[in-house]
Amino acid sequence: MQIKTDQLVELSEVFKLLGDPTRLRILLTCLEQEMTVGEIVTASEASQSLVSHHLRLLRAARLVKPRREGRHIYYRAHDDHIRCTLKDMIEHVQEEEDMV
Amino acid sequence: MQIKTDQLVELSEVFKLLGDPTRLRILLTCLEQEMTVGEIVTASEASQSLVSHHLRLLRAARLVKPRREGRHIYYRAHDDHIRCTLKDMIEHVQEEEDMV
DNA sequence: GCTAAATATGAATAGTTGTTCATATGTATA
DNA sequence: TATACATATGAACAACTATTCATATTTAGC
Repeated sequence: MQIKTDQLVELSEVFKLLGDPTRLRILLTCLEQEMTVGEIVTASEASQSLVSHHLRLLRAARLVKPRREGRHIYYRAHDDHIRCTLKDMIEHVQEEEDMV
Repeated sequence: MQIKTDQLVELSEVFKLLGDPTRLRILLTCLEQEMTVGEIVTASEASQSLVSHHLRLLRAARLVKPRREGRHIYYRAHDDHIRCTLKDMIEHVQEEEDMV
């Protein structure tokens, strides 16, 4: 498996972002539908400030994208690749659970 | 996307492990063939001690598995799921590169 | 413009993590 | 058993990160 160093670093940065449970939960919350920040706060059970900090990191890495609508900002997973990859991995984790 | 908290934590722990470039490089080095620790040290350009520390974490998370043969210990990615998932993501990163 | 609602930002901090250095353990061969 | 080789471990530390608290910004409606 050959990969250039900068691509490897880029990839590891994405993994690092997914490597925090709170942030992962935030991403999963808006994986398949748009969600306002407030809704994400409620669903993720994290503070408003923390959610906002994490969303900024996810945004910077293009893992989510925002859409403004009046006072609300809707977030959603950035693209299909992210959606598919994460769904696959979750399914895998859940299948393993069955085997135990 | 519904997922139990402990599964989410488990998943984020895997991502966290992949989230360090040195460790990711180590894993990729033994993704498709068995490699001795020494070979991994050379290929990853990290110190013997550091490689060993990282291998321990990867082992504990069942991302790699060791096989002893005399004085050498061969490591390899633990299973096909890990191999496939990582190969897919690397291909994706490399395709994105082409588009820029 | 003023107020309330929704979201973002900055500073501060406690806890974690990657790395190094020195040393230990295990294994083969002489 | 002594020596060399291969790998693992433990302590120590600097750098980083998640979180909180307080405050700022943006927007809508009055």
